Amino acid sequence: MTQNTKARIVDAARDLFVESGEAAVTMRAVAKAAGVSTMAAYRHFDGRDALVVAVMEQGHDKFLASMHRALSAPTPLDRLVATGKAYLDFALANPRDYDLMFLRPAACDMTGTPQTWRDAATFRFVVDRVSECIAAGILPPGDAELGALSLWAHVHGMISLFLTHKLQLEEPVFREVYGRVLAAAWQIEPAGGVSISP
Amino acid sequence: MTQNTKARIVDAARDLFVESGEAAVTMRAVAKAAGVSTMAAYRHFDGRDALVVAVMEQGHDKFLASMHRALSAPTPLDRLVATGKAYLDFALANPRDYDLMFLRPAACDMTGTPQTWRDAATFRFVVDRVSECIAAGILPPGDAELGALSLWAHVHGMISLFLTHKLQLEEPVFREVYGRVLAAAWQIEPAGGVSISP
DNA sequence: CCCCATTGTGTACGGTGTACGCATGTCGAT
DNA sequence: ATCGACATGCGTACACCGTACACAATGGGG
Repeated sequence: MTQNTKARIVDAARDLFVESGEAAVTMRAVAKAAGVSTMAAYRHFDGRDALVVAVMEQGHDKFLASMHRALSAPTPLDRLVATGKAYLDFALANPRDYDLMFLRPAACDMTGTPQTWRDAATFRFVVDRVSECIAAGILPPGDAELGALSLWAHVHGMISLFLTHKLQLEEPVFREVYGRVLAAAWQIEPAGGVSISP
Repeated sequence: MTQNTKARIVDAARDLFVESGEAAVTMRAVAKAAGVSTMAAYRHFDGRDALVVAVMEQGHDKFLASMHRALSAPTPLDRLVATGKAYLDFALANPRDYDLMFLRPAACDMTGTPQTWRDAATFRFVVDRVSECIAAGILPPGDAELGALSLWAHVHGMISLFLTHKLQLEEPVFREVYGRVLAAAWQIEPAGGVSISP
């Protein structure tokens, strides 16, 4: 049952990470939490960094799944707004994962991986939402990739400022600000039709 | 000459940080580079974290100085664009400092400090640029603080995606994308009047 | 049954942050 | 000039970290 042990190790790592931060993810602590010897972890992962990357990839999977729920909304605009809300909800519900996936520079070099931004499933998802809205005349015509990048940067910027405590806002206040900024940026009917609250 | 020793220590820390990354900033290495014993550093800083915070604060000073150069532009719009360019230039010229100042969540708790985002000199600076442009009719009327936050988030988002290698773009290409996104977002005459190139 | 690849382990080494106690100035009061 | 208080610097020691290495258990194919 090698898979089982490997999964237990990465789960233990994730638990430690989520509840105590990256510094708490030491090979010794993870191994002890997983109920194996310290060096057993090295049998499955190429060192601490590789273990952290495994946690990160698990986070990306959960993230993409969260985003996909936005597809159930009925109209292109609803889906775009739902995507923005899903992004926010994921980040606020899993701040440590978000940090690991999007804030760290060194966590993963991802050079050569198919994780190129433009090709990443998450980015394609946003491009599709934007294309949909352009096709429906909700967003002005233009390069959907550039538009998606702009959106993503905007959303990511706000969330990363909030998560790094630069904004010093309470979460409900931040949700409201986030909604107002996006409504204005997307030229969408403000408060009325677009709600970003949980 | 206590100040001298303290300054030598923080300078050594910054040098190590800039050229070799945060992991290279160890108390022993810093002390050796500064020509003092390891424990001498503890006489001046409350531990490694405090030393890193000192490096960060030094970075903020340089950052604000860079932004202020945008004031020499003649019109409100020029000053706003110059601010965006100064922000970009600083981040690209000092990626490690930018990382430390804006990407790390834990580097500094800054709870209770006057470093509240809304009060920070850097944020006030952007609010002033936006207010100027609203007053001049270049930007539509609205809450200047919210507009400044939106702008900052947008700019910060793009830069942080680039610096964390999520975009996989070469720097010149990124500069061009950055310029196009901002021109579109600010509803500013595109390519022609607004150049973001170095 | 035996062989051997896979999986798990115990030990050990160098590096890290930093607590503790001591040595060395420096400087004002006597 | 002497003394004491204080600021500054230093050496040692400890617990913890990542991880290289050699070894033990295990379990399935010849």
